[in-house]
Amino acid sequence: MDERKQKILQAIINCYVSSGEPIGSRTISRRYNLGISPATIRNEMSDLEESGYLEQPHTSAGRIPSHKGYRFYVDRLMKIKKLKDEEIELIKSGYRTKPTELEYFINLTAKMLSSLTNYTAVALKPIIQKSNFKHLQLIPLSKRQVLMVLVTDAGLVENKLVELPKFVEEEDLNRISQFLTQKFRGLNAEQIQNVNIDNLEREFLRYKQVIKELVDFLHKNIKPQYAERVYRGGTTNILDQPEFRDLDKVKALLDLLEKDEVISSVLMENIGKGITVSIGEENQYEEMKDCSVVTATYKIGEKQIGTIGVIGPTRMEYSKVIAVLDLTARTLSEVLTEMFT
Amino acid sequence: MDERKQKILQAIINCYVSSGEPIGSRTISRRYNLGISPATIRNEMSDLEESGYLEQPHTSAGRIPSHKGYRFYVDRLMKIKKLKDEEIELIKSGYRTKPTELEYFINLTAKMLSSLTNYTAVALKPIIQKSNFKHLQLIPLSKRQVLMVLVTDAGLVENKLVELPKFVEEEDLNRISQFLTQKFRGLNAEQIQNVNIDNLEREFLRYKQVIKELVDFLHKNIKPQYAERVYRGGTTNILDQPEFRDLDKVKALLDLLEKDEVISSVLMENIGKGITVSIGEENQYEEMKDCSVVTATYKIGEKQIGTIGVIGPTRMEYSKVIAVLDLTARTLSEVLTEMFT
DNA sequence: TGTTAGCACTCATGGACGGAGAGTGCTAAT
DNA sequence: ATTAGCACTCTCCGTCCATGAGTGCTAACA
Repeated sequence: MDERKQKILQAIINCYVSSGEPIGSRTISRRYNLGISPATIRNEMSDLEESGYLEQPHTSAGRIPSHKGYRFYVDRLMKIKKLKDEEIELIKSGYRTKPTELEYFINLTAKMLSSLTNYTAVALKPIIQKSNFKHLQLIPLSKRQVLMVLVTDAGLVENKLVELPKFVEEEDLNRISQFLTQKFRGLNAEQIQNVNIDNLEREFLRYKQVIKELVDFLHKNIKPQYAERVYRGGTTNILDQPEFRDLDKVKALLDLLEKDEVISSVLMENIGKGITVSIGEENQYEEMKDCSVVTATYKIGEKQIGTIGVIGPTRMEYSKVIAVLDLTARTLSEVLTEMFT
Repeated sequence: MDERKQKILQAIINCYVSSGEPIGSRTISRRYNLGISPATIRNEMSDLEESGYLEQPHTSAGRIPSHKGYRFYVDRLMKIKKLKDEEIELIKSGYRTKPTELEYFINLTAKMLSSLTNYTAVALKPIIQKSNFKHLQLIPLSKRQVLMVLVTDAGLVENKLVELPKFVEEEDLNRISQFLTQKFRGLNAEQIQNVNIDNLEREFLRYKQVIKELVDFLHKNIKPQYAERVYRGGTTNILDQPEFRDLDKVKALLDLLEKDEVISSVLMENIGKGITVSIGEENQYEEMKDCSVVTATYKIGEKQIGTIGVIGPTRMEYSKVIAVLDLTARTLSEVLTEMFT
C-alpha cells in the first residue's frame, strides 16, 4: 500500500471515528489538504475497498473502515495520543486517596477509565494464583463451620467457609492456623499443590483428620480458575454509540457483558501481554463482533497480577484509549506496589 | 368504590400487565364474564378515570392503570400468586449447594430472582452494622501496613488496610489481635463506639499508640454507612419491556441502577419491613418514576440483616414478584441461619 | 334508573409516494 | 495520472391517506 493510500485510509478512519457516518470522497478532500481532487480520492477509495480495508454500506453511500482497515491503522498508522494535562492529573489524583480496601482502587479504576474514555471499562482484581501465600487464619463460626481467611503477599484476602470433620476449640484453631501458615508461607498456587502433611509433630497428631481436610480444601480451592471478581464502569456508555441504536443488538451485548465469567475470561486471556487490542471479529464472542477490546496489565512489584480493559465499538478512539489505559495501568501498578511492598 | 368497579379495575390491571397495551371496554367484556356490556364498562371506566385509578394515553385509546390504581390493586385487590411446583423447586434447589463464600449465595439470589421474574433483581449482602463483633486479626503486609480482618457472628468478613504509627512484630500483632478480639467480642456497631482502652495491662503499654490508632480506626469504620456491596441480576431485562423502548429513558434508568449507592439506599430504606412495594412516583428517584420496586428482608437467626429486591416497570406482575420474593427471602434466611448458628 | 345498541368522532399506526441530497462510477478532457 | 462533468443510485424524511381500535353521547329499552 503506497503512502497516499495510507494517508487516505488514516483520514477516513479519523473522520469516521468522530462522526460515525460513512465518509465520502468530497469530505476527505475538503477536510484534509492532500492536494488531490475528490475524483482521485474516489479511485483510491475504490482500490482500498478492493483490497479489503474499506467497506460500503450501500452503493451510494461513503466508505467505512473494515476490521482489516482498523487493524492496519492500529498496527501501522496510529500515533498514540498525548493526553491532556487535565486528564493526566485526573488519573493521578484519583489514586491519591488512601483506601482501606484494595477493592476500592480496582473499582475506582473501572469508573475512571469509563469516564475518561466514554466507553465501558472493566477491571479484574489481583489474581490470587499469581501471588504467594502469606497468612492463614481459622475463625470459628458455628460448631463445625470455620472461616478460613487467606492472605497473600500482594495484600489479597480470600475468605472461605470450611466444614470440619469434628469440633475444634478456638485455641486449637489458632494453633492449627499458625502451623498451616508456617507450612505454606511463601508458596505460590502451584507449589501449594505439592505440600503434604504426612509427618505431623506430636501436638497436632490428634487433629490429623482436621488438618488433612483443610489441606485438601486448599488444594481444591487455590487452583487457577476463571471466576475473579470483575469491576465495571460505564456499562451503559455503549448506548450512546449510534451503531448500537438497535435494541436487540444492544441487549445481546449487555447481557454478555453482565456475565462475570465472560469479562473475566476476556481479560485473563491477555494478562501479562502489555497493551492488547482485539478488533471486531477477533473477539471470541459472536455478540462482540462489532466491538473492540483494549486491555492492559498492572503489576504489584514485579508480578503481573491483574488486567484492566476498555470495551467499545470497533469505531473506537484507539489512540486515546491506549494512552489512557497505559497511563492508568502504570499508575495503578505504582500505587499498589507502594502499598504492598 | 363498589364491587363492580373493583372487578373492572382488577380486570384492566390483569390485562394490561400481560399485554402492555391500553385496554378497551370491548376487550374486558369479551375476556371476562362480568355479565355487562361494553357500554356499561365504558361508563364505569370513565368513573374510574375520574377518580384517578385509570389513565388514558390519548382520547381514542383504551385505559391504563394509574399509580393510584396499582396502589389500590396491591393493597386491596391482589391475591398473592401460588408459585408453581417447578418454581418452588428451583429456588430450593439453588440453595442446596454448599458454597465456600457467603457472597456466593447473595449473588445467586440476585440471579435467581431475575430469572424467575424476568425483571432486574438486586441483593445486599448482610449488613455488618447489624451483627456482633466476633474476631479481629491483624496481618502484616509491609513495614507499617497491616491488614485488619474483622469477623462478625453472622459470618461476615471485612478486610481493612490500616497504617500503623510504628512497626510491630508479627508476634505482637497476634497478641494485640487477641487483646482486641477479647475487648470487642459480642459488641454491636453502636457499643463499639463506647469502648475505650484507657487502662491497659502492662504487657500492652508499649503499644499504647498503636492500639489507640486501631481503636480509633474501628470507631471510624464501623459506623453505619450506605455503601454495602450490591449484587445484581438481569440488569438488562428492563430492555424487554415495551414501555422502555425509548433509548434515552432506558439509559437514564440503567445509569441510575449502575450506581451502588443508589441501590444500596433504596434497599437499606426498607430493611426489616418485611415485603414492601414502592410504585412509580413513590420512589425517591426521578428516573424511577415508571418503575416499581418490591423488597424483602432476610435474616440470620433473629437478626434482620439484609435486603433483596426486584425492580421492574410499574406494569409489573406484583402478585408473582411478591410470592417469589417472599419464598426466596425465607429460604435464604433458613439457609444462612443454618450456616452461621 | 340502570343498561345497552348505535353512531359519529378522534387519534395512532403504517404503508405509499416523491423530492432532496449525498455519493458513486464512468467517460472524456487535460 | 489526474480531474471535471454527469448520469445514476440509494437513503432519508416529510406528506398524505386509509385503517382500525376505541371513545363519548344519545336515545331506546327493561
